[in-house]
Amino acid sequence: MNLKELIQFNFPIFYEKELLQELETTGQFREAKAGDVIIDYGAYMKMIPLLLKGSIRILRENEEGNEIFLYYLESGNTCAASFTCCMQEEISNIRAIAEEDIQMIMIPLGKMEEWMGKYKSWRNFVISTYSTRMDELLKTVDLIAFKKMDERLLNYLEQKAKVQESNTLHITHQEIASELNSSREVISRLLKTLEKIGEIKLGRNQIDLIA
Amino acid sequence: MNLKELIQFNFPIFYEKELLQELETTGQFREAKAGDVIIDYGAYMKMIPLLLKGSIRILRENEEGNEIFLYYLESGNTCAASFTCCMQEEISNIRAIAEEDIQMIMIPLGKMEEWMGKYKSWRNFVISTYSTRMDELLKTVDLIAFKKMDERLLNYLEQKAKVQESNTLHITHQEIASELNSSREVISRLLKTLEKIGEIKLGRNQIDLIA
DNA sequence: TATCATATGTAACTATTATCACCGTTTTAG
DNA sequence: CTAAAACGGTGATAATAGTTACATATGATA
Repeated sequence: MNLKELIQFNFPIFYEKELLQELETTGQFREAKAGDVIIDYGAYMKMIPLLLKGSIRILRENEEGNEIFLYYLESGNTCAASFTCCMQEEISNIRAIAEEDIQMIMIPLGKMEEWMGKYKSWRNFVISTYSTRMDELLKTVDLIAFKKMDERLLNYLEQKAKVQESNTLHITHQEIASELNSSREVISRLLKTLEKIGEIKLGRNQIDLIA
Repeated sequence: MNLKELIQFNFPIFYEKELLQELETTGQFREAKAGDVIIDYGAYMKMIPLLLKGSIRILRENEEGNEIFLYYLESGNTCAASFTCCMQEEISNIRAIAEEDIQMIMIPLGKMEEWMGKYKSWRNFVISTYSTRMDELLKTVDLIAFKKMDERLLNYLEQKAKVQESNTLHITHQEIASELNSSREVISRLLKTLEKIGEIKLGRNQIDLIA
């Protein structure tokens, strides 16, 4: 697939020919490796990243440096926070990390407002992005507020397996603990329990979900 | 103040004369009493409420019926969820309750998209609304994910005192427990502790914050 | 005023999660 | 090859929050 086809395939919402043309000509194609930090706390953003391939993990950190996983962005989506940064020149209050190798097309900040006036489908995209992110964030609130750690853990593993399209996860207990704002010992114990009831199989740096 | 002045005072962001004119003519003025449910779970929305006076409390409920307080809307703001509902014809996943007697101006659903194309300040308002709500939601996540119940409780009381512009709150322990997804006994105990360290004074159906 | 519903106080117990301590195993770096 | 670092398992203990149970207090109302 060439760039135009890639955009059309991942963002069918953009039906205006002129918008597609502009996306292709003004957007800069960029790749990143799994683990690369795409957006960091406190960063000014100059571009809006439209995700063409792979997925991105969004995290939140509080003043004391505790971190928590919020949700995944998948291809066909963009970071709602970047809209805000572009429109209001604010700094980022989240961190975005490539979950796998990713491909993006970066849109210059200025196009955001310009296209809002020009293209109905861009407006719909912006609204739809915010709406989806709010929804994901509310689901995260549900998990944190109402669920116990064992259920949050299982959900975390299942989400990760889903975006990685593999039931074998390469991750340490410590990494999970950090993203769930828990401690390594607690996660180790809960994982062991999940293994005992046959939900998962544990290995070093590896967890297999049993479907 | 007449309606036009009220809008201009609370929404200085709308600088286009034509938009102000449209707001005045197509918007319907509406009042509600403290405690009235403005938006409920599962409801279809036909109007966007712009808050002119008073404040609104936004809550979230999970499948099992557990509820949690998210944040307050104050005058000069609107419900981000209503944008989504209007643009995508979705049903509400939050509940909005008048915290005090309120005054709103209700904008018909169709104007949302129309004004997005026509008025730059309306586009900015929409982005700014989403942005502010995301931010508030992230602050809520911080509290739920990282803070213990005593700190969340004090924060809850302080937020309520702020929007009500009074250090005397008329509320029961049970109501607080429901909005923090805790139990009455836990809240009673923590309140008693807060009273002992001189942060508050307890009465029946009443809590005084000591500044 | 007597009764009742609602609100609050509190002890005792349980459940969940966090922390500390220490162990063995596996991988990595020199 | 060896030492160090990283990873994971697990017992003991502590902190926090939820549950059960019951007592008392307050205000409304018949």
